Amino acid sequence: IDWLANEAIARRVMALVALPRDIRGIEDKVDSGGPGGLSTARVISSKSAMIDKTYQPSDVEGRIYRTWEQADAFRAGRPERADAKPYSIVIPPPNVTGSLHMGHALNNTLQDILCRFERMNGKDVLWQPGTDHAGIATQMVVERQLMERQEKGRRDMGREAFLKRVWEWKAESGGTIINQLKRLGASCDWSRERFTMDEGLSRAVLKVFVELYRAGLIYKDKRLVNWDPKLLTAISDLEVIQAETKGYLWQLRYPIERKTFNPDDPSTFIVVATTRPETMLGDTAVAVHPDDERYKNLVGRNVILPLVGRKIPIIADDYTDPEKGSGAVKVTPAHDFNDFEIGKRHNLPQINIFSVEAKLQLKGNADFIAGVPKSPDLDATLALHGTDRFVARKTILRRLEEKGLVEKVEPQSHVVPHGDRSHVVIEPFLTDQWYVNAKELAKPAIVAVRAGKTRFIPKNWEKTYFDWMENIQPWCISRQLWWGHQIPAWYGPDGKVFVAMTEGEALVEAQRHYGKKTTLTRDEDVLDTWFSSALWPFSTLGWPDKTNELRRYYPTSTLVTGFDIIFFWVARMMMMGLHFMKEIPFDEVYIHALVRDASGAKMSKSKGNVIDPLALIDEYGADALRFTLAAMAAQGRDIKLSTQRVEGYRNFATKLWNAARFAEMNSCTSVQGFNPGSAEETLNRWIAHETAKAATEITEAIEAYRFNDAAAVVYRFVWNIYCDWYLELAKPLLAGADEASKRETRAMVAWARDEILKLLHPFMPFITEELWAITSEPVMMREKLLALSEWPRLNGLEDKAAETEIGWVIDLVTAIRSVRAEMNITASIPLVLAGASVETKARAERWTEFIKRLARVSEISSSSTAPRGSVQFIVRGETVALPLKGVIDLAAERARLEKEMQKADADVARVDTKLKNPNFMARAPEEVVEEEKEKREEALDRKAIITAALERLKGAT
RNA sequence: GGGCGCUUAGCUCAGCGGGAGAGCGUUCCCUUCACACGGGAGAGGUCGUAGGUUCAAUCCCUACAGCGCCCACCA
Repeated sequence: IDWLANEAIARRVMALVALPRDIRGIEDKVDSGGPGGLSTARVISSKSAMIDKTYQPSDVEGRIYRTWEQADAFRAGRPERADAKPYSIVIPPPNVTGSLHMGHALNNTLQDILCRFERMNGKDVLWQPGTDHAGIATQMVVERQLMERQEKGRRDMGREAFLKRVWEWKAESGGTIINQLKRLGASCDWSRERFTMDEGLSRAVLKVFVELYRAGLIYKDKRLVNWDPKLLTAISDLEVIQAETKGYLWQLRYPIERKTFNPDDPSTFIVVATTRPETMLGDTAVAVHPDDERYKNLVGRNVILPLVGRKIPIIADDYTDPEKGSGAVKVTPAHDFNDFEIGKRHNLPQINIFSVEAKLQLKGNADFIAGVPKSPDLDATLALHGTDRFVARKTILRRLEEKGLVEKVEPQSHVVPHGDRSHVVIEPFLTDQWYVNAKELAKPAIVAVRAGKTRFIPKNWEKTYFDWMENIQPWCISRQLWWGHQIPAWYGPDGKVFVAMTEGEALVEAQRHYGKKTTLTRDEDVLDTWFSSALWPFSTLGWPDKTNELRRYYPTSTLVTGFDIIFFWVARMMMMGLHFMKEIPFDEVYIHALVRDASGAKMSKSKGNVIDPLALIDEYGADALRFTLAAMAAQGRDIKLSTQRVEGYRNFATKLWNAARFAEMNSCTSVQGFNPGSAEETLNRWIAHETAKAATEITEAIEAYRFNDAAAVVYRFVWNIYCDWYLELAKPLLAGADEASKRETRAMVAWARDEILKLLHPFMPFITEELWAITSEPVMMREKLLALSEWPRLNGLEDKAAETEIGWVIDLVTAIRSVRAEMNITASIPLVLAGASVETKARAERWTEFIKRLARVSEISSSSTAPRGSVQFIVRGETVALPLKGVIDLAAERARLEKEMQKADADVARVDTKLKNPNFMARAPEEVVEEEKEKREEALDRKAIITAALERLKGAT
């Protein structure tokens, strides 16, 4: 068998040999070894799958994907498409640490549908793949690994050694998600895969940083940041999640200066309310509302801060709400965002009561540390230095209580900021950090969307985008991590900062500044991961070099992403793209929903309700999963995924498989140059018409990002039109004696099947590609890969007459079946057309054989009236009778007719009320009035026929 | 507190100004030669509630109720 190198020949031979099942089993086992390639055993395996009744995705998908890769099918800029229009999408880069979850599966399925669709439309498609270095996540993974292997910790091994370890980890495990994307069928141009920390992208990051710094759009500032006490780094506002938490509200008594504190005399103290008593160590004022009569006389006086002994002023500030708490609030500028602002307004000192250094000394096991600055007045017995913040809280409260300084405590639930990764309570912390002036960069990004240059789909997300962009805050971009792009800033001995692309350049600048050679120390911090992601649409195309790719594929065509990263990513790409490219990064942004579990809960590891897409692929195939996601991706609603649904679409794949199998068994092979418009058989003209109609609808739906509509149309077309009716109706022709008609029908069955494969390919790439290969004849000059074949644009196949004719057959068969089922008749029965028109009689003549077969009718005749005692019904306005005297239950038939009559009466009544309404007649559009009149006529006809049928039934009894 | 969205058949969801749709489930019939991961036929809904606009409202507007999400808020 080995010398049967040609796959197609091998297939044909194997089909002729028709191996018995047991032998095939042995061959399949041979196949289970060895890597890919077209081993003969594999060919047999594929053939045997064709012969088997069900399609086995796991046998096929890997091989098909390798075929695509070997053919370089997904490569952008294929020479033969040099003149084609470009179409580009950048993948939302998954974390290198990631593994494929449902969100990825949905996101990438939709992108793949678009890319495959556009590729088949002849465009030069670039789907730019890559991964994100994911600063915190990756660093955490490697640190955990070190711990598990009981190796030295990060700090012990030092920065350089640690980073080396991370790179090693990346080389080893960083490709996981890429392979998983391949299993999903993603048609990315893998030859262009990028990583946010590879050389090129890192250069882009440095350049952006330096240029923004020089433009004054990046600056260093000492202000409050969200500090993550577990990860020991600043994080941005977006990385903070607000969580409803149960806590307490404490009301504390602050003694007023020059009064002797007496717990029973309210005039000797002022009560302040707080949920964070430990921060009182850093209080620098007490604020009341300027109009608050209770405190008016106290403004300008001082209180003595308990435990600390510091004298702090009582100030008046509008921020204070007299309704809340006691109406007086402690002000801690170094530990609260609002207080920070109050402090600035009143020029208050900022006293930082925490120290990172203390925490670092402890090698990071406990939580945050209170490092109270030494103060001569400080209650020496407190001994808080080096204490966890929540322990410090308890200590402080105990001491305050002892002194009668706690007025009251009440439970209260409030919203507390938590780190989105560490899940610990965030501390507002006063440090030096790097910021991007987002407000400035946001301006053109807002204008671009307002002007419709970039469009969001669905459009309502634009509002979200505007709301955020218009209130955007400075973006804190520095992170106290090691894994990431180290900030290109160097400091001189006096702390002066030099920002440059390289240390060499910084040194030159420093020398110019100081007038002599100096040593510089580099800023230790790295940049927020999203900083490099923001450059993704142009950094991946080679920027800052002026590459051909940049010219050709920027701006990208579409961005497909979830709403949860509009702020993190989309908005920032808009800002950076417009600033550095002077051009929007993408024309359209398609925002898709979240994937939830079957009961609507967000999937999360902790809840244990995560559905693993890979497990679904294993069980049902990638195609079934993809189709499910596409079918459920209606705009504006979350997807509740259930495996039942996936199973249903697996069945759909099997249905398609069997339809193709039917075609093969009936020798329906693709005919080169076949023109469906030239078909003579009405049935064939009909399926051509239906195929064209489906193709148009699918095309329009994909172009409008209505993936669910596209999926619904293709599903219905394949199953309910092609399989249920066309193939069934084609059977007599295929088995008939008319060679010309047989030949035409064979060609048409194959043609429609091929069009189906194309239309379905973006949704179900594997099975369609496999069937394409199986059905490719070696002599045929068709595109070798379905993925590179041409998308159906079918014009001139409309055929109203065929639609009417086949429609009549379908209606007739359906009606007969319905009566049979209702009357419980299994035997073959005769059919009488009562008072049928010449046209109908001719039709019946033409379709006799088909009707007999599909409706199990013994013979068809016509007469002027229905025979007595027959069951009668209406098909397209004419009476059809089944003479079943003696077979049917006359009472039941009368009941059925009476029910029909009731319905007809109701229809007439409903239409009549409209037609008798002068307002309707006067104001409704003419065509609507006409429609109503027609409905009335139709209902009256029905009534007449039913009346006649009831009469005849009477006669029969 | 500000904003967005949802409420349609038992379940999951389409539809969104002129006679209620799909998938799954369910009931009945069918191992007929592509397919039981199948074929055929049914049952099942006052389209959240109350008003309004309109000749006409599941669809548009308003209010209300319930559910969900985003943003802001550690007095």
